[in-house]
Amino acid sequence: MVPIRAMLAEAGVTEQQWRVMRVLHERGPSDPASIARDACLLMPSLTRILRGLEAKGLVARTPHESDRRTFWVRITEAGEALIAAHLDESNRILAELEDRYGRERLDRLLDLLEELAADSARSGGLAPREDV
Amino acid sequence: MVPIRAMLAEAGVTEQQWRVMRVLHERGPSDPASIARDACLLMPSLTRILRGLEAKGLVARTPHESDRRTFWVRITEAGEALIAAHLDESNRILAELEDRYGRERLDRLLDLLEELAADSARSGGLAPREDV
DNA sequence: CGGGTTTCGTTAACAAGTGCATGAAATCGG
DNA sequence: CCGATTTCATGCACTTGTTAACGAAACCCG
Repeated sequence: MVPIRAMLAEAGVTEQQWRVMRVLHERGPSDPASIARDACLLMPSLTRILRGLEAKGLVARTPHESDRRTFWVRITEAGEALIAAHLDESNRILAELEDRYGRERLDRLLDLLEELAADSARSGGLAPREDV
Repeated sequence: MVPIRAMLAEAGVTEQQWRVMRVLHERGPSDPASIARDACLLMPSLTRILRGLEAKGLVARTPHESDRRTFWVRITEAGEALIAAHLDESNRILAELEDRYGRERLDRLLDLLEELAADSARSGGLAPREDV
């Protein structure tokens, strides 16, 4: 995913940080354990990644109402801005890829990958490493 | 690729080292630059990975006949043994995956991925990160 | 209630890779 | 022969995966 990685580098975010941002964008405010599950990260990694994102002001944590062991992680406005900006960029790259590789095949491929990912998650087997 | 990673850990090889081993297995004796290209690694990474593999006695270097800047990297007998052993293991894991996910879909998926990889290589776009 | 157990996030420490800049040797071309 | 180029190696900063241990909070049950 070279081009995507380059884009992220420019934005000052690592791949995993971006992964977490996307998960948060999809899920809305979440607790760390859920994020780790969805982003296929171990908690120690997530801790570090969240620390980084927080330092950049892209996410913020708000205390959980009833459970003081955990908390909510949510995207800040700056974070949403970054998402908006780079989802565009990401789509541009995807379009280019589509151009070269063919829309129809790409769709089939992504469908299959999604099925595989779903299936693997169910049985706890594979873990996705990278996505567009 | 959790199960594969576990298998490799048991064999005392990292993912990237295994990647290099596979490339060598396919290509036969090669020079570092070609390996780096095929394994999608930068030379600095490859240098270190080769150092590791050499230390484990899985690969060996033989001097190039005419160009003393470079050399040939080849798999040792121990290396081939490891490949043989874990290609079996790998196939077992693959079979399991096939079981869960369905032979036919898996074939389609791998076909598409191969096309995509070929296409990307041609235009220098994407780089594969991991494979079964 | 109260003590053991479980859950949850954090920290520390180590191994491994990445990317970049740089270095050093060998080769090539004029 | 000399400078440019090629090819691999190194050092450094940074990120991540992994494991183990920890501390706090919540839960459960006698």
